[in-house]
Amino acid sequence: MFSKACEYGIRAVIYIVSVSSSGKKAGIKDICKHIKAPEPFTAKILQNLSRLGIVKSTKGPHGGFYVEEGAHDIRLIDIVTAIDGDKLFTGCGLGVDVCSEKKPCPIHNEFKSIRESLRIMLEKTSIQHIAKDLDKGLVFLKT
Amino acid sequence: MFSKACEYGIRAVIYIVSVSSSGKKAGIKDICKHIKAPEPFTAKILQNLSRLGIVKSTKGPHGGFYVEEGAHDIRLIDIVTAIDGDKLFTGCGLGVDVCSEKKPCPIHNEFKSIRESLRIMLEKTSIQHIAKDLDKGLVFLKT
DNA sequence: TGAATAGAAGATAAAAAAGTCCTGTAAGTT
DNA sequence: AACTTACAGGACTTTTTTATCTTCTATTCA
Repeated sequence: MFSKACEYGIRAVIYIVSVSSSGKKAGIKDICKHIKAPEPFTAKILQNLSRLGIVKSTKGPHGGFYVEEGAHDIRLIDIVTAIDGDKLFTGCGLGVDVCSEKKPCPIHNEFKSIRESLRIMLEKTSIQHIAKDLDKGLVFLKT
Repeated sequence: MFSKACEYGIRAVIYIVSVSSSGKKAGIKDICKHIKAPEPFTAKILQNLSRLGIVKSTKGPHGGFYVEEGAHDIRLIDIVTAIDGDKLFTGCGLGVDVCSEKKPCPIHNEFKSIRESLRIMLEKTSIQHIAKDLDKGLVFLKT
């Protein structure tokens, strides 16, 4: 469904938000240990998200990645579109290049409803909310 | 969502079923022209589907791919699982390796419902039915 | 100011997916 | 039987994705 990069990105941001809630920053090593992801690859992904302003970062001792207290909620869809783009919500399910309402591919309508519910789910899901569940031990990012 | 191989595979089988309904066979060249797909690559995919018995094939003049008249319906899910496997329905949305009901990943339940509707849709959709829509000009496989 | 820390950036490498090519083999045609 | 057609199968190439390595720059703290 999502690319590896996107999976790592989502997991990393969840962890960063969780750490940020106690006013701390998360270093790349620490992040990758907690989400079980390859370090240099995840660093690249976070550099990207940092450049886009989805997370913040500072260098130097006690530096790392963080989100500002009181910043507006990060939605799952923000991360997904930042990393994987919007082809999951806009592209044709069968890869037919002219697929549209007027010239639908054979599964156009069936797919549309599923993609729509996916999009709505990703728009509704807040990373801040997930991070709270993580802190409560209700959900898990690794073994 | 699906791999390119899967997209070509689905489109090819739809076309094959459509041609088969008039008792004819579809050659690989003819198929690829009608579904706008790369020929050798699509040939590989159909070899696979042929080996699995999802479509039939014969060599020689007037040979090609076909499905037998009166054969049971080919469901979309048969093709998808044959080519892409079942990771789309079983794997964790965030790639968390221990994701389960007891140790759910942060979007486990949200994802489950979407994957479930996807699975149901793919199970309900019959290629024979789609092929009829194609014949009627209701849906399209290329420009 | 200088040493240590930690992210940024660019080049590079490995693996997987997508796509091609060539030779073989089966089936129909004459 | 010889010839032609068209799928089968294996080797190979290209592209994309995933992952790593090295150097550079900014920040903190003594």
